[in-house]
Amino acid sequence: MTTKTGDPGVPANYDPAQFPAFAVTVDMVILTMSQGRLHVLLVRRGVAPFAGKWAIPGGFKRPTETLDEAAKRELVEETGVDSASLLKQFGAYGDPGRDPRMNVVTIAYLAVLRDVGSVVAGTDAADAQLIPVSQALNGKIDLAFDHARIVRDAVERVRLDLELTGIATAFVGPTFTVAELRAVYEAVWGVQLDGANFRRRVVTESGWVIPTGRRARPGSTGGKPAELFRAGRMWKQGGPIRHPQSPDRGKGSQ
Amino acid sequence: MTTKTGDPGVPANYDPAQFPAFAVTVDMVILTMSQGRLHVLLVRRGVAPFAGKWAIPGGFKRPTETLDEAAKRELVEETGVDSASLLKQFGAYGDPGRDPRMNVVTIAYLAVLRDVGSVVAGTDAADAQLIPVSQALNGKIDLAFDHARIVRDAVERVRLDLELTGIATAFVGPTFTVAELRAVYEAVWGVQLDGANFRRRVVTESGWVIPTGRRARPGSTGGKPAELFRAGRMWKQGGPIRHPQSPDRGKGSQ
DNA sequence: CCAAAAGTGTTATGTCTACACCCATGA
DNA sequence: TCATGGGTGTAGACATAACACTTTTGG
Repeated sequence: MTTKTGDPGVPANYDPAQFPAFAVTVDMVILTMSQGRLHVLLVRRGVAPFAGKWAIPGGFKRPTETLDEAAKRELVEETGVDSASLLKQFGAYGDPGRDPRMNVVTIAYLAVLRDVGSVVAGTDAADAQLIPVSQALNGKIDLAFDHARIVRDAVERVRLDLELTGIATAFVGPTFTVAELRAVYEAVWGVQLDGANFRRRVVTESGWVIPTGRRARPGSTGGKPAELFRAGRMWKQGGPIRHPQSPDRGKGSQ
Repeated sequence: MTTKTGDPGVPANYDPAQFPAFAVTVDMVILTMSQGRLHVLLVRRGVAPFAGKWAIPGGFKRPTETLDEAAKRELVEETGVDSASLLKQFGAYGDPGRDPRMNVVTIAYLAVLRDVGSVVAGTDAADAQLIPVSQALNGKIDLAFDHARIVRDAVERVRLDLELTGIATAFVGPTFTVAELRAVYEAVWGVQLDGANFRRRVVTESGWVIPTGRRARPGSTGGKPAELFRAGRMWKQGGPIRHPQSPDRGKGSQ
């Protein structure tokens, strides 16, 4: 950050020493898997502007805390969840007029939770709800402020991180079946993966999952009981599964 | 962004309606290749705080412009370069006390330029200089504010983007040799790549580079004159080269 | 027994890597 | 003609994807 004076090309009538005041907020996109589909946690606004519209939770940053601390604090306040590891900053939004009341720059965070059911109950907001991201992104539900864009960016980030980080394990519980893990990839990427090859990658290659010895009960439709695993150490260094057709090697035309 | 009241767990004496005022700045990490090494553009601060220390260029966001516009404006003001495509937001920094004067949240941008020589001359700051990132990161040169951390994060981002985006072409000119391109990967990743395989990936697979018919003159030490190419369309969809040992498949132990 | 889901085996195909070798230039 | 860097060929190691097949459950 530098203060410059007399720079050619700079409007002389703009004095950066009189810096404009902004409010700074942290907003959170909280994602989870439910019934095999990706959901986002939204709250209904009670006050103007955008009263009655859905929005992602968030709040003001305090001067005494870091951005990460603000996000963690807001996450606890809104959902009762205290798991810092899955909180990740992914963007800043400061378009003029994005909040009609004042100049607001928001720092957007991404949080991935497993089976939020009981977690949502912990919040005081009576109308907090998990909404399928498909509905939040196709305009069926229109969000307050520029939150539709923020959610879109968050989902895009998760799609990338699924390949590059261990974020997939954040969607499932402390123990999980291979099929549950595969469902995460299939829902977020919108693809179908071969169960046999997926399992091979994840259980045969060591470090990804650790067998617990226990088994899950099959569903009402039957089937062989699945082994239960817990996450191994390799997830800290990346993900085992590559997105089909990514990176797309340019064959053919020229 | 929601205003909440009476939330259990929230200090009751904190009223978010009295939101604290922040200054918002955009700071830019400007990277380029010089003599086969990655360099960052730094300016020497003339005023307190941190007078005399090196810093990355930046400036205040205006309420009437977006963050991207602010970054683009500052880039033009500081370097005279007007190439929006290679400007990319990569992080926000708001630790308390990062600027001793006031509460400042900065949005950090990354810009990659080719051979900045003439570009730097365009700035008014007499003591703007290209510094090898190795020196900026190993503490040999200590930067103002939290700029060392910002530069570190930017370089880490470039390392990732080299694999995932077409950012490599931003380091080279409108026409370039395969060796120049390979030098970008080798310098940023700190590895050595097989020239034969690199060339195959990049010229044999169509869409990455387009032959111009011209050739570069060999250096004073001789050698076969290298073909000159320009970037093809595939770079918009990702990068052709994968980082060695990434993602590291966990072989061996356990 | 049948359907469904988990889990194993096998094989063709494709990609990556290492390295031997040829080409064109400056000194 | 020698050193240097550009550029081509190729074979083995390795990874991927497709799918047949076996196992274990619920109904």
